Amino acid sequence: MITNKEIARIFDEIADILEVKDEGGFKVRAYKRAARTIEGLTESLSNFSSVKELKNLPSIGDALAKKIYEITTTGKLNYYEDLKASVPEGILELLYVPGVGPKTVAKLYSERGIADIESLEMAAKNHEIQELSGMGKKSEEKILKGISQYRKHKERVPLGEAYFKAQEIVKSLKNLKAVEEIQFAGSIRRMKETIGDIDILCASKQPSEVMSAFKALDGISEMIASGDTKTSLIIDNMQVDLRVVEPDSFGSALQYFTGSQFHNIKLRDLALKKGLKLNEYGVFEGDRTIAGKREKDVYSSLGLSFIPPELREDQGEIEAATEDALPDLIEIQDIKGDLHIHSTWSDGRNSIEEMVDKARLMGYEYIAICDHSPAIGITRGVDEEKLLCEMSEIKQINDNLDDFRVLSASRLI
DNA sequence: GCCGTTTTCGGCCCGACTGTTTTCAGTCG
Ligand SMILES: Nc1nc2c(ncn2[C@H]2C[C@H](O)[C@@H](COP(=O)(O)OP(=O)(O)OP(=O)(O)O)O2)c(=O)[nH]1
Ligand SMILES: [Mg+2]
Ligand SMILES: [Mg+2]
Repeated sequence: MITNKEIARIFDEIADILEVKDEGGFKVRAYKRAARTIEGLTESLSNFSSVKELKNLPSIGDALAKKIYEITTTGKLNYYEDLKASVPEGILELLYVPGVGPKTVAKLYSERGIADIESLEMAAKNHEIQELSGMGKKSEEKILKGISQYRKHKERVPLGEAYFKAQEIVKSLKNLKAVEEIQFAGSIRRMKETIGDIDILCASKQPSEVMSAFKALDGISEMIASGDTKTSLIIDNMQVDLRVVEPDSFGSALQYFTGSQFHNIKLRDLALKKGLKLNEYGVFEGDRTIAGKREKDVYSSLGLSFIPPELREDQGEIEAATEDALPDLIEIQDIKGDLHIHSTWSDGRNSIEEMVDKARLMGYEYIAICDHSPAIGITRGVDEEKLLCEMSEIKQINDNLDDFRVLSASRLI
């Protein structure tokens, strides 16, 4: 059965082909937006039983609903097959070379017949690229650099990995005098399962100081771009983007840099419809700044309740925020108990009482003590006799507590 | 191709950085 990921990929490819053929316009964005929606779904598109049902999804209209239905029922999409056949195999791979976009790909193919990475590399090495209009020596070098980076290119990394790397970088810049505020943004702040790069935002009145420190970090293998307010580096094979703004714009810049891309587009469009302008520097009514320092003011100035980063995917959250109808997200403090705890009765490091103390400190209301039984050959397992003793200890603990409950259990497997 | 507190047709986010260019196009965030 075809997965959502595969369908999203088909839509992404359609968008790429249309863009290279310059036939896209806003259709390209529509396909990409739909691809992001599909990636974010928790239910398989194969479970949707009608075009009508599919059309209820945000960014999926009549045309795309029919295409999805064709894919899930027949296993393929004729429009996509035809489109794919209309361009040379492998040409889309060129788009994955950083710095090479649809216009360049079209030019390379129409003027040099280049349709794969190897030919592109050859042409660049033979200095054939600089002969093309609008291309020079540096474009050639940039392409070669891009190809080598593409070949090293890492897949998206799990959140857990990127999160700690981002924290490390934030920590190493935080103590600079020039840094007023610094925090990670992008997909890490939105807590996506996988992360493409590390995005870090900084507020400073001396941006060049921050940039210099950033560019002097350990482990940098490449500098992709570097200007007054934005620098992109490769650190440990991962791209790290640093954006620096004035403290007065920190909130709006955080909103911008947190994304997602389509959340930003919809938010900026909403601002326009309200006669305002939104960018990373603030919310503006004519020449007047009406928000910027604090992120929450960006949302409130647009008549929206605050949208938690985890929801900023253009999946209907902006519409919900208009009516103050956002869902309550589960927070750490909503976790009220833990139903699998070991203690020193078997292989745990802490006594039951110690575990209770810590659990209460964490705001829990109950825990279950599930020490091993000897059933699967655990040598320090709690057998029937010991279990009775353990249970009486637990009963005693419970007798002394009125706002907390310890449950007795035995782990058999 | 999507979508509607201006609209069912006509709009569709906005700015930084680079390279090649005498004023801007392309790519990316
Ligand atoms: N307004 C606007 N903001 C954008 C656009 N593209 C990216 N951004 C903002 C929102 C993104 O979350 C943020 C960082 O861009 P990234 O390319 O790193 O994307 P993101 O971190 O969301 O996902 P990733 O895991 O890195 O692929 O920049 C855009 O086209 N328009
Ligand atoms: Mg990112
Ligand atoms: Mg980024």
